[in-house]
Amino acid sequence: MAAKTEISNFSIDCVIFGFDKGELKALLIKRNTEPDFGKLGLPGGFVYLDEDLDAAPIRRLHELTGLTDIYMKQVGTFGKTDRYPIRRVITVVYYALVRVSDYSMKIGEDALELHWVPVNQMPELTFDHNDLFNAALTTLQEQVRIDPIIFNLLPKDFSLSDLQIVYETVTMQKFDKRNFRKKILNLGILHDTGKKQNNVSHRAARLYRFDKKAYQKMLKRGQMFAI
Amino acid sequence: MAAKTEISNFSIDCVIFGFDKGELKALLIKRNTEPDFGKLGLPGGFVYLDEDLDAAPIRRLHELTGLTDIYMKQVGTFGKTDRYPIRRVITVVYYALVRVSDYSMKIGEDALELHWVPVNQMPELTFDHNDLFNAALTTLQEQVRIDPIIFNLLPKDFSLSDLQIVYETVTMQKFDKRNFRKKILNLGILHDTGKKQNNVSHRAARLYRFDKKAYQKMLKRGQMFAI
DNA sequence: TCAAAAGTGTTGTCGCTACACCCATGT
DNA sequence: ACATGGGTGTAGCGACAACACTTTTGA
Repeated sequence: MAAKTEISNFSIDCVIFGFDKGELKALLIKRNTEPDFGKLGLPGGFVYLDEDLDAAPIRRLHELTGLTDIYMKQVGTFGKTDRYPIRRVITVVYYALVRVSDYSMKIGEDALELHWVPVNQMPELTFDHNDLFNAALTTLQEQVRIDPIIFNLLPKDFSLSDLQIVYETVTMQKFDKRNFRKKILNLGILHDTGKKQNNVSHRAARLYRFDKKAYQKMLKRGQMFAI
Repeated sequence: MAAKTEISNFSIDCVIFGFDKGELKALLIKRNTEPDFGKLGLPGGFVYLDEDLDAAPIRRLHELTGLTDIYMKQVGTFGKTDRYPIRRVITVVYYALVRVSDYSMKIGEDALELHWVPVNQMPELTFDHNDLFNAALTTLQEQVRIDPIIFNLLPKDFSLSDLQIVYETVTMQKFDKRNFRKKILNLGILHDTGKKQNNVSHRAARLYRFDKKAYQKMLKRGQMFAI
């Protein structure tokens, strides 16, 4: 890593969500330094003196995974005096949504162990990271209902059943199939690609794609997105 | 001010909202130091090394106005490299809701000029404070519809018309009188005090009070608050 | 032919909107 | 008596929830 000046009394931490095999997971690292050597925690880092705050988590995620073009949002800033045992550090928490299908496990320069952990089997994490994680999950669950961000967890092309399962997993609720499909199609923000699944041992589903343009138009009409 | 150690590369800034004479206003200070001497800006400050982050804006507001027991919420953290001209400072923005009726203009130790400015006549502020202000206002407008926080802007006892006017002012929308009253009363979170206005030159309105207990019960029933 | 998931309509209910007049009080 | 805001009911419409069967495909 280049010898850039870091700002040492605050940090950023990332909760990286991915959807894989019907489960919502978060990407954790195993700590390779004291304190709490070997414990799991959120990937974090410092902010360079000449770097915009919001650029730091994006850079950090890129260093860790090689991923670019990630949906990343600020959750909040945590600063109890005793949250970090060594010295006073205030941390800004972000959450990211990644397509696990795009994800190629690249061990970055840090040679840290990375693990995808299902969010409902979250172990005890280092420092106050369980609090940070819970705040991020709550924010995601709220945002997902009012913003069409969930598509960042799915491949570009997806079936309506895929979409419904992701929504059900993230919000931890069940939806009625017919009502869900009516609602989502009525929004008019999905584009039917004309393609279908293949190599499935049942009737192949149509594949849709999120239509950003149509969503913008919907906003201009003063319509709101809601699930 | 006591010689406490401050953390100097980040700060907190407060957007203090009050409702007065049918207008939503924010409390600004006139800067008494360079840079931007004499310009208006948000009241801000630093965080003491031995002070929880969320305690800093509460303390600062107390120093400035003598107010205690204030509704205060984090809006977000702003950290572009060039947002402050002198050096790199990352700032955490909070918004507060105060009852202007309770407010006694106490000039704190800082001897800063304080001004209530209507939010729709916001002048050009120092540094990036217009951005911080706009973020806070947007957050307030969103929160007010899903959380019963608006009562923090009103006296303990208020009429339904008072309440409707505050909602209309904050959200910048009109509501139908009959529908508004039905909706808000149906929530069952207002307690009729039995009291009425007096010294008004028209029929005196009933006075209500926000019933926190009833609101908690409503949440336990799984019902949501929404306006 | 079986298993597995895709796909499709109708009906009742509830909440929202739109809308106009009489009442109480102080001057 | 007049001006000012307080207080009230209803009808129509649209959105949402509940609900079960047929279709397609590969094994």
